[in-house]
Amino acid sequence: MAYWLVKSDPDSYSISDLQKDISTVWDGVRNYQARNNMNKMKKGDLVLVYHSNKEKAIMGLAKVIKEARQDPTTDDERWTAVDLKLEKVFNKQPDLALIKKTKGLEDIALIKQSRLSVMPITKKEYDIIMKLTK
DNA sequence: GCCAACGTTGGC
DNA sequence: GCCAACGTTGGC
Repeated sequence: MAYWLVKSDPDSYSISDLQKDISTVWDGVRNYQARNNMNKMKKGDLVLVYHSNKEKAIMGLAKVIKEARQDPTTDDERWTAVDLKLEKVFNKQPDLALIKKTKGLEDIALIKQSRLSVMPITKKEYDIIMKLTK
């Protein structure tokens, strides 16, 4: 199983929207690298959900329930979408400042490549992040 | 609200 | 195929 982190601007789609919807189509990705990562997602993979701009924190956890397919919001066949289902909203939501100073997370793509919106997370990094939410 | 970083586009 | 111009993202 693999681990991922997706970013969302809460003004366009937030974790509380996901909480309301229960599951959602993660569409609208228009970046090749992000799309390539999304195409590698497998059913059952765990996905951390990060809010950019406002909270700048990892808000919760979702699970891949449908693997990549044509993005329904465009006819352009270059783009794909996956389906995510909410697993949980964290009580403690580690923010960017905390992530930056946490040992073991200094190489995370979230920091290294601030504009990438779908990125892989190692098991090690995932475990460290999960510890921060407790 | 500003601006740096970075991806994309298009002219040559 | 290079690179300047432009648009967007996202942290501050």
